[in-house]
Amino acid sequence: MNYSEFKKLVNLSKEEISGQILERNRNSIKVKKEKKVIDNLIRIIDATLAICSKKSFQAMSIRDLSAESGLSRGALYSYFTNKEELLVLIQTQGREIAYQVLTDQIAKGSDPLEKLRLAIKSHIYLSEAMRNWFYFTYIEARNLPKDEQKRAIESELQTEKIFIDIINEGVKEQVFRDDNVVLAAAVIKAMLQDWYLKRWKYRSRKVSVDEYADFVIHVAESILLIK
Amino acid sequence: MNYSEFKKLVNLSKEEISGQILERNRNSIKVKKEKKVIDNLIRIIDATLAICSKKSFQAMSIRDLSAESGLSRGALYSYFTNKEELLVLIQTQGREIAYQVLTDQIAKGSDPLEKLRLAIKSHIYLSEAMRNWFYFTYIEARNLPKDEQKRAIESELQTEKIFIDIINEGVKEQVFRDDNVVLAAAVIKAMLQDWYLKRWKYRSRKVSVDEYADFVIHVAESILLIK
DNA sequence: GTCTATACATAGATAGAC
DNA sequence: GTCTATCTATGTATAGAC
Repeated sequence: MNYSEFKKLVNLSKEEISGQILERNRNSIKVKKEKKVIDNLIRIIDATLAICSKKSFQAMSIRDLSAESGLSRGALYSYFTNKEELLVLIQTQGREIAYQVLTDQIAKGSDPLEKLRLAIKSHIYLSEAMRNWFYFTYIEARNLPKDEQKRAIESELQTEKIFIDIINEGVKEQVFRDDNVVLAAAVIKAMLQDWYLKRWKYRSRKVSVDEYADFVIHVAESILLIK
Repeated sequence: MNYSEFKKLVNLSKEEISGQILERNRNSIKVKKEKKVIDNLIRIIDATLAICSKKSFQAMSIRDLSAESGLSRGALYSYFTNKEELLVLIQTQGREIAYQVLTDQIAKGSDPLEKLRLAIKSHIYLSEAMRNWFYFTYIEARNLPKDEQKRAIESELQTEKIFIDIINEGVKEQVFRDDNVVLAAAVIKAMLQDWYLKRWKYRSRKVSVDEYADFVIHVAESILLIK
C-alpha cells in the first residue's frame, strides 16, 4: 500500500464526517434542516482548521471565523453554544476518525509484522490526508476543559496501546525482541507525530510521505526484529 | 555521564540566565538597578513558565502574571514594553541556552559515536532540567510574530544540523551507514522532543530520564552503526 | 435560518500618586 | 521603582429584525 492507494481506500468524505458530528451533537445544534447543518458544519470546521493552522484557537476570534466561513457571528451560534464547545467538537471527532481508520486498517494484517507496517503506514497517510485536523488535535488539546483533556490523554494512550499490543503479539510469536516494548511503542509514536507537527520541514526537504513512512518502518524493524 | 552528573556539570543558575537576558534587552527594560532587574526577571519568567505549563501564553493575562509573580501590572511593564515582547524574550533566551549547552557538551567527544551519545544525552538531560522552558519554546513558537517565527525555525534546523554533521562525520570514518542521514537526524530529534512534550506519560510509567536517554541512543545506534 | 446591532466582560496598556 | 486607577480595544454572546 502506498499513499495514493490509501486515499482511494479510505473514504474520508467531509459529508460523512459532518454527519457523524451532527449525530453526536444533536442537542446543541439549533438548526433543523439536515442538509443545511451538514453544509455549514463543513464550512465552519474547514474555516477553523484553516485559521488555526496559522494562529491558535484562542487567538481566532468569532469575527475571524465569521469572515472565513461566510456565516455571520449570530448564525455561528446556531451550530455551537460557545467557542469552547466548537473546540471540543472538532477534537472529539478528530480522535474518533483516527482511531477508526487505524483499527480498520490494522485488522487487514495477518501477522504482527504486517500489522506493524500497516499501523505505521495508515497513521502517517491519514495524518497526511488530514494534516490540519491532526495538527489541531495535538496542539489545541491543552486548551480543552479539564475533563476533555483527560479524554485526549486516554486517546493518546489508546493509540499507543495499539502498537504495544502488536509488538507483544510479535514477541509471543518470536519475531520481535522482548525488550522495552513500551518504550519502543512510544518512540514509534513520536516519529509518527513528527510527520504532521513538522511537515514544513519535510516538505521543504522534498521528503515524500511514502519515503517517510518507509523510513519509520525501517527504524521500527531495526529495533524490533530478531536478527 | 548520567543525569545527576550532568546537572552538576552544567551551571544553569537563574541569575546567570537573567543576566544574559538583561544584556540582550537593555533598551526595553526601564528599571536601572541591576540587582533589581535580575531578581524580578527571574520572578517574571518563572511565573510565566509556571502559568504556561497549564494554559497557553495567550490565555495568560497580565493580571494572572501579576498575581503569580507578585509584581503589580504597572511594574511588569517596566520589564517589557508589551506582552509579545515578553514572549520573544523568553523564546530567544531558551533557544540560546539550548544551543550553547549542546555544542559545549558535544565538543567534549572525540569520535562521532561518542559525540552522538553526548548530543542525545545532553539534549534530553537539558530538557529535563529545564522542562517548562523547553515546552514553552516549542508550544508557543507559533504565537510569535512572523520574523521571530522564522528565527525559531532556523534554530530548529540548526539543532538538527548538529546531528546531521555528527552522522556525516561518522559516515566518513565508516562507523555509520550512509543512507538517509537527514531522515535519521530528523527522527532522532523527534525522539528527543517527545521527552519534554509528553513527560506526563513517561512520568506515569516511571521511565527515568537516564533510561529514556539510553533507549534513544540504542535506537540511534541500531539504525546508524555498521554491523 | 440568518442577519445586524448591541450588551457585557475582559484584556492590554498607560498615567500619575506614592 | 512600584502601586492603584482607569482608558480603550477587542472579544463573546444574545436579542430582535428580516
